[in-house]
Amino acid sequence: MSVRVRYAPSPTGSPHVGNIRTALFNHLFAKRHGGTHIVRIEDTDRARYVEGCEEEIFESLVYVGVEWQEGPDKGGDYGPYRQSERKEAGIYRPHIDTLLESGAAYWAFDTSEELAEMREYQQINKQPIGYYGGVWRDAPASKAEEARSSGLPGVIRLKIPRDETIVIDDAIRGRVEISSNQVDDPVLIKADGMPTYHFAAMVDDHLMGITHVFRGEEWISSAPKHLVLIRALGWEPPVFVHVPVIKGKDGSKLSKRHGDTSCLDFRRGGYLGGALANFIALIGWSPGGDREVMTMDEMAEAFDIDGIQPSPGVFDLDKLNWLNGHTIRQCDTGDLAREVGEFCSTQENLDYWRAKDAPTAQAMGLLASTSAADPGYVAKAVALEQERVTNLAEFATACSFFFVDAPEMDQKAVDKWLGKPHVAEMLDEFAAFFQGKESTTIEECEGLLRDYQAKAGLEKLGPVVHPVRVALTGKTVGPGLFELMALLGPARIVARLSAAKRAYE
RNA sequence: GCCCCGGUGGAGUAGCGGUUAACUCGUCACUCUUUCACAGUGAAGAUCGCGGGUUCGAAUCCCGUCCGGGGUACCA
Repeated sequence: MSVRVRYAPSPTGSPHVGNIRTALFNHLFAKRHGGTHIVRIEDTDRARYVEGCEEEIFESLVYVGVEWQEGPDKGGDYGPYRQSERKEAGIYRPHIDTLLESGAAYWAFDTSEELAEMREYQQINKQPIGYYGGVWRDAPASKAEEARSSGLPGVIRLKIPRDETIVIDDAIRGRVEISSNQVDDPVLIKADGMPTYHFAAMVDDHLMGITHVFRGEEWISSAPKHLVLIRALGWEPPVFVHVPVIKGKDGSKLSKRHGDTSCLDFRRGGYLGGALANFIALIGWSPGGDREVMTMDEMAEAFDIDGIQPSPGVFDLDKLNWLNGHTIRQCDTGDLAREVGEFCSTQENLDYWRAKDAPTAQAMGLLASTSAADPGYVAKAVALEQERVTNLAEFATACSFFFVDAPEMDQKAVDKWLGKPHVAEMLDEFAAFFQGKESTTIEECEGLLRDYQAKAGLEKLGPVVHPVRVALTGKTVGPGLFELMALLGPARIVARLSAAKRAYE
């Protein structure tokens, strides 16, 4: 039988990286086995539904490179792929009927107050908390019928058997046993008529022919409910793969407090989708041995459930930064320049940075407008920074001195280098050299400065290089000086050299 | 409270009965160099949560214990 897996997000918020990692595992697994990956939207909770969220889900998937073959956007033979639509289509009804008929499920009409009271009682009496029956579990059918016809709002619950050991065969952890007395009767159909996750997901997984269910570890304790349900319907359970959670630095579940966690925020932040995917896959999964840096295809080829760890991992931004920088360095320079230009001109990214770090947003705007006017110039600037940048947004700040008329001067750098006795004269000499020239080359610039060094009898190149760098870029760090000068060109060199001299006097 | 899962240097992982416990990130140093970065070399950092077993031999198997996380909703 061919592998069919599914990523089944709930549109209740922009998917975060842990969530997308589950999608990634699904994709990797499907690809590895030549199977099918389907996306199903689990929108059964109308109260928590977030408008526009579905688009963000798909955008996130595309961003990290997760592919799927069936879904609400692509169709397929097992649709519809939104649970709300499946409910409308009456897909769940026959199954709830068979459950009701066989007595595996029952109507319950407890009010929320009664339920709260019950939990409170259980709490103080140190009993397991949950719905273990009440009056409805074993009430005669006539009583439930009566309540229904009187118009009472009710739910349908699954009747969990007593005194049984339920065995979950988790693909990562192995055999997990839970006493059925520990599991309470879950609601299958809510009072509003919508199915709950417990019911809808199991029915859909079966109907869609899902063979392996990858889901978060937090589901492991409700797996017994799912098994009882599947059994009551006379179906074969899929293979359950409960993947470990991703934690923040402090050990708690990754959340907003830990900074960016939404997948799309990483895109806005300037991280390459491929790098994020690679990094995220490595939290909890390893191909074995020392392999780490991989493309999506390489990961798919190496992917294996045995390589998934049972223990949770911490999201380490430092390592993501390294990996992102590493993949930036591997990029074809032309492609990269195009990507940086596009990144900096995307409104969404600009908005993100405006809120996070305004100067960066400003630099991005500058890069974008320069790129529109002179893409070649920007591409060369990007190439010069490729080795020293860790994310796309950083190109903007690192390159900004190329694009402004007068770079912002770092006062400390100015004080350190422009005040030296020989500097004013030296800068004058260089300015005079470039005056009126059309263009220059790396070799010419290098020759000029080295000649000066020899002529002045300086032991090191530093005293000539550093002041020039500060005068030209305003900073003490950056690409090779000669490369940078060649790109800047004579006109800009002359203007900056004289401006720097003036500014210091 | 009850139940479940987990625990290898600061982080991610490899190793799954015999290794000087390996690799990557991070940290520090050195090399390269006009700076920063990149790259390269090296160092510090783990008695494999702890305590008992089993075994000639345990990170690896068993039990207990502690700590961490998760679940305990008409949320997923």
